[in-house]
Amino acid sequence: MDDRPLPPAEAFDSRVARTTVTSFRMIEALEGGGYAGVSQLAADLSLSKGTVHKHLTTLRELGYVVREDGQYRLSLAFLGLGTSVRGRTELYEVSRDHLANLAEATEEVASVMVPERHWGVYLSHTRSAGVESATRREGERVPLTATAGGKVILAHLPDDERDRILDERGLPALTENTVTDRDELLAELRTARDNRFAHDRGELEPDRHCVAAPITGPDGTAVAAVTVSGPAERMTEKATRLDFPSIVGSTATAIQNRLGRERSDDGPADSGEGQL
Amino acid sequence: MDDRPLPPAEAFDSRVARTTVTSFRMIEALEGGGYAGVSQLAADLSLSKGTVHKHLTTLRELGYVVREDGQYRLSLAFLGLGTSVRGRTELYEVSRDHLANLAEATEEVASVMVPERHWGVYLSHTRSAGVESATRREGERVPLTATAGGKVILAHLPDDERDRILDERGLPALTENTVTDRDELLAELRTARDNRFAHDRGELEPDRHCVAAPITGPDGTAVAAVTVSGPAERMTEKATRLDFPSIVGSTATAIQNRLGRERSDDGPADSGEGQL
DNA sequence: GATCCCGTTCACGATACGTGAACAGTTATG
DNA sequence: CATAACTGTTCACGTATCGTGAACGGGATC
Repeated sequence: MDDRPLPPAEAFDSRVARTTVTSFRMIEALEGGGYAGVSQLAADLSLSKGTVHKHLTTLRELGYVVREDGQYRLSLAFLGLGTSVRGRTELYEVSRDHLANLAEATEEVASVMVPERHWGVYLSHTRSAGVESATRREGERVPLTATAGGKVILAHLPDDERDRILDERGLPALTENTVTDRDELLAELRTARDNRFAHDRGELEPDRHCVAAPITGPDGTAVAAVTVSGPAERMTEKATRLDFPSIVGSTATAIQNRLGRERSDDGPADSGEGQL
Repeated sequence: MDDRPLPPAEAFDSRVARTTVTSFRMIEALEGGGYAGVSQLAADLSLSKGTVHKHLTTLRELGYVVREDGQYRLSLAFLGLGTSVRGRTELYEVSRDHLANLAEATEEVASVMVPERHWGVYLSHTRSAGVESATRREGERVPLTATAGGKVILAHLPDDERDRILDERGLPALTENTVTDRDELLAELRTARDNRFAHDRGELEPDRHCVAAPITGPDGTAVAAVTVSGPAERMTEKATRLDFPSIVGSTATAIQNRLGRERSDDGPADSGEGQL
């Protein structure tokens, strides 16, 4: 057959390895669907069955995909990669105990969010006993503009970098409460910067509130955010009872101080803070 | 996903997508080293700088690699993929509270291990407050033969499948305590099967002991293992004080019973195995 | 200022990627 | 029970593209 070579060249330019892009399209399709067969994936991705088969065979041989009951799914090797990446950050280890204490003190879910690729990514969640799980998974990314943690991070970033992020990601409306007006957000960021504290009232998910304080580096820019989140009514009730800015803020600064100290392992004794 | 450095692409037959293999070789090199530059990766992997650059650019565009201070590292997107995979298993959600209780009761680290690709993979860890972290990460894989969880899983597998696993993975010696004699292991597996319980006394890591009980499916074969692990001396002391087989076993059966109950949707139940 | 090493780009040739069709199992459907 | 309608798998082929090595330009570091 003499059909033209019209394969829909993806929106990627020629600097990228297309085969790798195809593999990750399958990986992400499997992530979304949980599991799938060759034919279904081929249909979903508009690829030939032969291609899908070859890629899945490759990923299976590499250990990133497994077959189960005739269906393919991603393997836990990705969890291994993910926790390995997370383990490289000293922030994770340092924050663990502080986060547990914060969760217990507030009887909610305490989290650490870090900025990455202009998104907010949850580095870890810790929930108090008896509390329902966090609604977002560890490693999941959310818009910085729609969360307390993201706002407190944006507030402590240099203006030009903050603007670049807003330009690139915009202010997507995730709920009817999400702030979508740029000036309104900028005003909120100013007070967040002054108070080292920010709110989120159902802006990421309806009926879920969140409070956050920043962890900043030696140069004063945001490195991460410590957050506490929970159902709207429980959180508003607690806001009158607990001093969130103080509780969350002290946790954040405690982590921040330990971050500074654990550089150069066999350390000089407690020498205040370190630069860099 | 092989043990040491990934075998060269020539080791794979023509059924696989070589470009994808190359990309994952870089991903795994970055996992091992934390971060690296183009030249270093090119040298480590015996590839041209141009090739490395192209792959890293691709992975960066896809969001799986980030540049930081002129170096490349894996992004937290892998953590997102990993927790997504884990979240698909009902075992994870169901076991969370039980695991927390077990950790508190024993004041050690409680874990769930599942078999995947003939390895034991930690699905989750929960540590009691004040206890040092688990020595293995979530998502990390270990030989089934060298851990209490692995042994209790092997013990509750059909004989032929167990033999295939032993044939493929062998009995690698990780410490001087690791069981490397097949007959000795088989004898241990028989008692583990009878008692629904197994030990590990410094066989994965020196000075670290572990106990485990199996979670079995409707057909009686192992789906996962519940384990408690800690430093050798603390564990031996507790073994005289606590009834580990009873405590760990009751946690395992409690999870097992809840697993049976929440079956409603179609699709493959989490049998947790990928053959090959 | 010269040298080193870095990341990036580029043209080109050989590889192997993607396709569509054919094949073989397994499960529906009559 | 046959047959149809699915699967997943393999294969030959043409061409897109992958990997290479060399050249380019920018920072560090002597």
